[in-house]
Amino acid sequence: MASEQSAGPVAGTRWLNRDERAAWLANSAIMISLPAALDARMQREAQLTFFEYMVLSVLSEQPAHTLQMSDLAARTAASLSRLSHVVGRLEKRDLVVRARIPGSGRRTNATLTEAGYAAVVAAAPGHVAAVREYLMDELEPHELATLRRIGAAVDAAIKRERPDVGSTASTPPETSTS
Amino acid sequence: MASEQSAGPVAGTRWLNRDERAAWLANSAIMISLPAALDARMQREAQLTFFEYMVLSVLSEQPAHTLQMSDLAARTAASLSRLSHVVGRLEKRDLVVRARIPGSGRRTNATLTEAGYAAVVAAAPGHVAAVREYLMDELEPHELATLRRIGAAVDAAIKRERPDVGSTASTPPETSTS
DNA sequence: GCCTCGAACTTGACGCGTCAACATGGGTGA
DNA sequence: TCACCCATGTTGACGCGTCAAGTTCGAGGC
Repeated sequence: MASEQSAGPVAGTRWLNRDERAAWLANSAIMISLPAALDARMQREAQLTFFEYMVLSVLSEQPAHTLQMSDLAARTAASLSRLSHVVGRLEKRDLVVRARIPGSGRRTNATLTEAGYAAVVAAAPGHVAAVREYLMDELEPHELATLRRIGAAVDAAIKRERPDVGSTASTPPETSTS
Repeated sequence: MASEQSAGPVAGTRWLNRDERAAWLANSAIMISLPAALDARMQREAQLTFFEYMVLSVLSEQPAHTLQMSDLAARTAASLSRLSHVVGRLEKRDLVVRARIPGSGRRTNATLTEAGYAAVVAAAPGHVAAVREYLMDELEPHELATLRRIGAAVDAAIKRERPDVGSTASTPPETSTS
């Protein structure tokens, strides 16, 4: 029908050039398929959402396996509301408990239970394997470095415009090799 | 408390090394924050989900603005079920119409309406601007190329294991500059 | 000419995330 | 010490995605 031969739906709009377009298309594999694949796998192997795993995992790295709700939200790049819902569910499954911190406002701590810790421990190897399989094993060292750069840049670009929501690529809680 | 100093929740598990860990963390910016940011922006500026925009956009690139449901599903990396729901909603908003293809099984075509085309046209510049702002403008040319490679690799790795769901990084429908 | 099978959807129930409202406890100034 | 205001969560309604069943149609045996 139309006489469009542009790369985008709208002739006349400054669209992306060939390289950008290819990169964008490839990027959507990372944006869309990767999370979906990870989620499906966690669900199958550990009855956990990817996000639930993140929550448990972050807690497991904390001293006393405990973190205040808002900090936990920041570390998992989630809204407080979402976190509250999720932690509520995890609490029903006895993987986490919440407790008000007395004498300091409305602050609340979330703490991993024994069962919760056991769940992370059980789920971790599968998670790591998936990350390796889908991503790490495919990458050359220099690609790894570039990915890191790109992620940081994206994070910065987004935060530049919406300086509210939780950090994602800042302050790696811990680091160490093997 | 615990004597863990490993980079992961489980001491003893073969976790990711420092570089991999940093890259993974950065990658989650792309996996999590980027789609969220794009979604929020499309919603604000065009009352469309990112996925709805993708659907309309793919249709707008087709001859006669028409595509069979299953093809559309493949091109948007979605399940047929999801697509059916979404197209149903878009149909209620008169942005798309569906029509059975007579004499060929249960095949159905989805076609953009005038209003649907107008909606893509209106939304496209904002979308492109967002993609540029959050991603493209941050990247050096060689990073762009690497991103493309990584995306393709991830896509391949995922499909290797789940050879069912729709393609994401294959057959760019159209390409051209300017 | 039937019977069955598979392809191509559609539908409904259910779970999760978001958004807007609400709840509650600490400050801070007057 | 009272009146606000802000920080920190929680809750409910609603929309979207997923999963498991249905629904139709065409084709292939026999």
